Amino acid sequence: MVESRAWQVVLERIEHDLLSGTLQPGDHLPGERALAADLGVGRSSVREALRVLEVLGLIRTASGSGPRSGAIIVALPSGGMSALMRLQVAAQGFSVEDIVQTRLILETETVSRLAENPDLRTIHTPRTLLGAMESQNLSPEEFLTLDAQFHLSLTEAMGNHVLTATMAGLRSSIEDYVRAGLPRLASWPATATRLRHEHRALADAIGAGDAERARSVIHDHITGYYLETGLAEDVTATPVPEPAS
Amino acid sequence: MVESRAWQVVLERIEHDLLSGTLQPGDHLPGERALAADLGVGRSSVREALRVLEVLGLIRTASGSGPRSGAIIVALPSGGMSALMRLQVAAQGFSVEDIVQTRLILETETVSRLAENPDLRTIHTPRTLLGAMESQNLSPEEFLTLDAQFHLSLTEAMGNHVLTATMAGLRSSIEDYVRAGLPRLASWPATATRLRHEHRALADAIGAGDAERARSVIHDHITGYYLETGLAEDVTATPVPEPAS
DNA sequence: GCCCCGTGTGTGGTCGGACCACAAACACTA
DNA sequence: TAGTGTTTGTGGTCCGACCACACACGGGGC
Repeated sequence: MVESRAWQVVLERIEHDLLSGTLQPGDHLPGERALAADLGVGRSSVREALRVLEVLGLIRTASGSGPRSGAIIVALPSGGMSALMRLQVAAQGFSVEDIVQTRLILETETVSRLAENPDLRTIHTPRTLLGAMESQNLSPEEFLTLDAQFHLSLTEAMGNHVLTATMAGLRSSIEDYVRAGLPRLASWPATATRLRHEHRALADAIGAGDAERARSVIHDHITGYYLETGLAEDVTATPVPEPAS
Repeated sequence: MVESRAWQVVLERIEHDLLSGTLQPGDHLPGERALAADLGVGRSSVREALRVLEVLGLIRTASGSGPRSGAIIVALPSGGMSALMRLQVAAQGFSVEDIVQTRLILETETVSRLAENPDLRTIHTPRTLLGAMESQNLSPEEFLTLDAQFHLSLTEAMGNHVLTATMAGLRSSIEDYVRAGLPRLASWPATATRLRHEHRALADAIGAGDAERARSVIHDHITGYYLETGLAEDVTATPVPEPAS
């Protein structure tokens, strides 16, 4: 036996059943006691494996009885990605600079492709959030929440779940730092006004199909806040050219 | 108490200690029994939390006694990222197309920045791997292993741990699929020759500081294999958006 | 004195059993 | 028939008991 740890056996069994099609999204996993008996391991080991799958966003568990109870396969990657990145930032495995730089790369390419692809320019959700952000009596926290939703909805427009989950993870991993940067701003109203303007300019650039402008706006938008609050520096690298297509 | 689940209490405690600096990379966690007693939970719950942290790449555990035993904070994100993405692909939460598209975005930008930044052009490890790949008596599997190391070493040259971990996860998540695509190739020797040529062209473009050429080469290189094996199509084009509900 | 080796001790790893709260399905009553 | 109480099985948690392991200690043997 290659894997001496019992919980890894459980994990491998489930991954194998997933790959072989025995287990499909929406299916119920066998009960913890049944799984333990099948694999010849203790129930505690099964639970450790299930806990991992739950945190990774692969299953949803519910106690009680009936169809809604038990462990159900539901691939919701954003939660697991967020947990992973948040903890890695806490453990100093990820630096805030690296997070921001990665976000910059992904989001720049995202808005660029949104602008280039006529099919994707119907960005309804971002525009709605844009309107919500116009309200003048929003607290900074409320504004930042809408801000996060705005950026996330842009990524969602790409229809790429990997991209969406990654962006959600990147965002949530530095959420506390973004909030912590609020007091360091010279003037919140001024910053809010600037952010509103940049958001609108970004949406307009995408709507107009101006990829180059979208790239420029999102770059300045993202780097702006972090430079202003001193959270991350050196994020901005060399100017980004058009991708070869 | 917002979190009723005992294992979440443990996770939150550790995350809190991490953020407050009480726990630092390299530190030992308290023993499982001590942790359980401190938090007023059972040892099983502590173990479930520790298992999550281990899979996420946050800690390393070893039994026995002495300084090398116990749970030690070691932020190694690549392992956790690989596990997450591999399982999400297995559970159909991530599609191979989305994985490849994300990889394309990240790697294109990576090689572009490597070419643009003179400080990063000293890509010694990739060049070494390039030499190893010249050997004519490599099995396809061995070649693909070197191929993976080559691409990963390029990302590592960026010095961004988030990027490195993400790329490692993306790569390992579709590793099985890449291997499965081997038999579908018309001619492995021909493909190997083409890959060698593209790798060399990429390294040359980076060394010459030609970012635009590097983007072009890596784009064709990545899409080429997947198109040839039929693993993923429409990688370059953006997917069709879902109708707003 | 120094070195080697058995033993002690504490660690994580695992198992089994025992409860609890909960939710659905069932059986029973009015 | 409608409503209600009970049964049943689930995950969630805790506890106690081992095991294998690796280091620390200490007692010979040199």
